[in-house]
Formats: sequence, C-alpha cells, structure tokens
Amino acid sequence: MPDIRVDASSAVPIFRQIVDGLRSLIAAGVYRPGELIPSVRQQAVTLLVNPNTVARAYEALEREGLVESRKGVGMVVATGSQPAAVRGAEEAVTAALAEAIAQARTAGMTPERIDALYRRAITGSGGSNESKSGRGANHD
Amino acid sequence: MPDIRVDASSAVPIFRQIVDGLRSLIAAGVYRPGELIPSVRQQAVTLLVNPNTVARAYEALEREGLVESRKGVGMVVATGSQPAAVRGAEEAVTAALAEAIAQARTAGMTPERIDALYRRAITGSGGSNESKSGRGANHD
Amino acid sequence: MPDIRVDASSAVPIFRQIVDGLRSLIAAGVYRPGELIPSVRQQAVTLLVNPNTVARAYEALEREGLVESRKGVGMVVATGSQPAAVRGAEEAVTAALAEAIAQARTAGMTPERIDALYRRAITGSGGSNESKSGRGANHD
Amino acid sequence: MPDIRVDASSAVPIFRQIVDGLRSLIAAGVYRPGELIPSVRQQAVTLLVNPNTVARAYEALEREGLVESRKGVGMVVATGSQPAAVRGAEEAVTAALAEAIAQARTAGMTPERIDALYRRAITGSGGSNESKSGRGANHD
DNA sequence: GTGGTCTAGACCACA
DNA sequence: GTGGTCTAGACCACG
Repeated sequence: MPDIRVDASSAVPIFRQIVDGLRSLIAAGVYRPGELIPSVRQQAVTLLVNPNTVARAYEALEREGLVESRKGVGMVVATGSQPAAVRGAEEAVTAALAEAIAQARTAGMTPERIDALYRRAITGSGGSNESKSGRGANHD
Repeated sequence: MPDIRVDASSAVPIFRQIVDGLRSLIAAGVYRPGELIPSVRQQAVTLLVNPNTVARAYEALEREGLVESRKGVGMVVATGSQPAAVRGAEEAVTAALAEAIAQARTAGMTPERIDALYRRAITGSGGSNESKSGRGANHD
Repeated sequence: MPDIRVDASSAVPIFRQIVDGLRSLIAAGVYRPGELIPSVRQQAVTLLVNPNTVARAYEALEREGLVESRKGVGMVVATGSQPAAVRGAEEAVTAALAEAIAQARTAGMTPERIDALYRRAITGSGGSNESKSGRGANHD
Repeated sequence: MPDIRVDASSAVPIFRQIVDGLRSLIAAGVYRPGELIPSVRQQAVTLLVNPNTVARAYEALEREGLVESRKGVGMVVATGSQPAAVRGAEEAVTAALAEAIAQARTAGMTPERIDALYRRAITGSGGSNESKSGRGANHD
C-alpha cells in the first residue's frame, strides 16, 4: 500500500501529513533507495491537494536528506535513507511525546498519572502490547 | 508556582498558554470557586502581553465553564470548576499523547519502541519514576 | 413577598433586574402610591449588591416616573404609578418579544413556526393556557 | 436576500449579527455543505466592518460546527450543517421568547395578556397570519 | 475599577 | 490568496 492519505479537515498541515507519510513509507521500506517517488503533479492529483503543497513537502523531505532530486528524472529515495527515516520519525514522535508530557507537568500531573493517561492512549488506539511490555500496567 | 509563564517564541499561541496555565491553577486548587482571577489588565501587565490577548484567553475559559464574568467586577472561578479543570487538562494531554502515538504507528513503530521513546521523553524532562515501574500505583 | 431576587450570574445587568423587579412590584400593587421603598443602602444590603448599582436602578425608576425622591425622607412610590408601571412592563415585554420575532424572521422562519416556538416557550415555563387559546397549533 | 446586513448602531454586537446572519443563510440552504463562504477580508469589505470582527464571527461559527476552516483555502460549510443551523436558530429564538415571557410573568401578566402582546408584536413587524389563527380573542 | 466590543495595522503559516 | 495571532488604542456599559 504505497499510498498516503491526507485529511484536509485535520489540524496538522497537509504538507506535513505528506512529509510524515512519505517518511513512514521510506522507514518501513516501501520506498527503497534509488526508487522514484511520484512526481509532484501526479502526487497532487492522487491526494487531491494543491501541487504547491506537494512541492513544499518534497522540499522538506529533500532537506531532511531522505530524497534527492535528479534533474530530468524526478525525486529518488536517497541511499541510506531508510535508517535516517526511522531516526527522523522517532525524533518527531519523541518531540510530540515530550510536548504532551511537558503540558501534563505544567498542569501539575504526577508522573504516575501521566503514565496512566499514556497507557490509556496507547491501548485505546489499536495497541495490544500489555502482555509483552513487561509492565504490569493496569490501564485505568 | 502561583503564576503563569508565557513564552512568546513558542509555537503554541500565547492566549492558549494562558488558558492552559489558568486551567492548571484552577485544577490545582490555587484559584478556588468564587474567587476572582487577576483582571485582564493586571494579568496583561504581569505577563507582558496585550490585554486583548488575555481577554481572549479569559473568554475561552468562560466557554469552558471554568470561570464566569461578572460585569464591573471581574472573572470569578465557577463552582465545580476544579474537577472540570482536571478533566479538561487530562483530556488535552490524552489527545496530545494519542496523536503522537498515532504518528508513531503510521511510521510502523512497534508498541515496545513507542514505550521506549515515551520512557526516554518522560525521564529526560524532569521525571524520575523509571525505578518504580513495578507500578503499584493506582492510577485513578 | 415584597422582595426582589437578583442573579449575579445572569446576562441581564443587575441594575436592570432591580428596575424590572420593582416595576413589577408596583404594577402588582405590592408597593402602593406614597409608600416608601427601601433605602439605597438597605436595598444594597438586602440584595448583596453594590449601593451604586441600587442607586442607578432607583434613578432609572425615577426617570420612568414610578418613584419620586422626597428629600430627607427617601424614595416614595409616585401617585398614579401603578398603571404606569403596568404600561412600562408591557412595553418592555413587547420590545423583548419583538426583538425575538425579528431575529426569527431574519432566520427565515415562517410566522407559523414562530407561533409554534412561542407556544412551546409559554407552555414550558409554567403556563397553562393552551386550552383557552383556541389554537389548534401542533407545537412541533 | 443572499446577503447579510449589519446595523452598527444596534445593541446586538456586530460579530453576533454576522453569526446569526450566516447561520440563517446556512439554515436556508443558501450556503450548502462543502461550499466556501465569503473570505474574512471580502466579507469585511462587503459589510464595511473590520476584518477582525468578521474573523471573530467565523470563529464562533466554527465552534458551532457550522463551518470548518481550511488553512490557505477558506471557511467551508460543514457537512450536516443545515439542520444544525436550523436547530441553533430555533434554540436562540426560543430562548429569547422564553426570556421575554419570564419577564412578563414576574410582572404579574396573565398568559392571555402575554398572548395579546405577542400577537401585537408579530403582526406589527411584517407578519400577516392573524386571519388564520382561529383565535376569537384579539385582546387589542 | 471591571469586562466587552470594535478598529487599525502588522506578521505568520499554509495552499 | 487564505485564516490565525498579536499589538495598540479607543469607547462603552456595568458596579
């Protein structure tokens, strides 16, 4: 399923959804080094978004070093991009988690309470890791 | 910490920082029902922001039902606001955590990996509960 | 029951609540011409409001001609004030109704629909005149 | 009447007039789900008000769930907004009517008298349904 | 003194 | 182009 889905009514900007989506696909090995990613115009048609938005996303991916533009050819996945994509995704997730945790701390929550909320959030969203996480967590 | 701090260079809007800060203070019981919160003008001086920005935050707090505006008097903390403030803060944190987790999942991370990132994020930001992860705590 | 009740958390200004309350008491004959109404200070204590607010209300009542200030004595109900109070109350109510109706019209509601809403509003608030109003309207 | 009119000298705030006006247009089906409503700047020019005032109205409409903001695009009418708009408008009118009726009751008016005032208010403002109301009682 | 509203003008991210 | 946010300064009703 080498396709991305974009939610226009989401609070997260469309160009960022595209960046995150492609980074995930590269991290997961769906797009392999050297492979061409869809052209800006094609991607725009596929996702039903403005080409400028796709171009902006591709530009960000290029700055991240995950793709390279080959003149006359298009954007190709960079060599060694897969671990970089994994790292980038983890950094993004860690930053998001840290922000949520900071917000919780300023609200005066104890680490235990934050743990409880995290547990609830991760189990409530399709997760099923309570048996192998080695943590006797009781999610409520 | 009987005061709010505002970071103008943050990505989160100032008025939202004020909302979150006051919600936390109400949740923590610093401001009790019936009590007056600082006036718009006074708060503006304290936080070094424009009065309109404070007014916007107060308006949002009123919509949340945490405070009530008394014309000519000021904004008083609503009765029963404390549990509502706690609930509101937890909902906001849970939503932020859920969003981060969703992002991680789309990047193909395993729950164990997400757990590791969460652990790193919470210990690196002032937390200190990694030793007691046996979790005898009752999180509710 | 010659007392007024004031709701500080209401949207209608306190001074107006006092005006409306006293006007109603005069219209109902509870306060009769020549009779003294409570002093500003006493009324302020009774209603738990700012004396300035009571003074403002009394001023409005005096402008309406419902009460007169007798120097050294206090505010007395004016002669012939009862029908004037009735008239004033009806004018206020008519104005409020007209405003609601105008709002409904700009929303594109038909007179029949407005009638239905009015019927529902008046029966739902302690009224019991659906039998004598002779209207077969179905209030939904 | 595919347009809104704003009365700056009215007691009702301009931004609320805009909210009510657009809600009516959505309720009437003039603006359909998915459609763009006039941009903040354009609406400001049309109504001769400050863009901030329009933005404030649009923000309120978004909180009501009647429109959604698409960054860089504009405000689009939300799906299922039409019945919601009708409901919202009727709730507002009913509340206004109920408030007027409550005021009348505290003034000691009988339901019949209130009916008479309502009749007068609705016929005096462009209505013409007094002939089909089947009501023998025309109290004025 | 209080909050509520409006104007004017600016900068930003996004599409 | 769009909406989102912030500043500055003003006027108003209310208590």
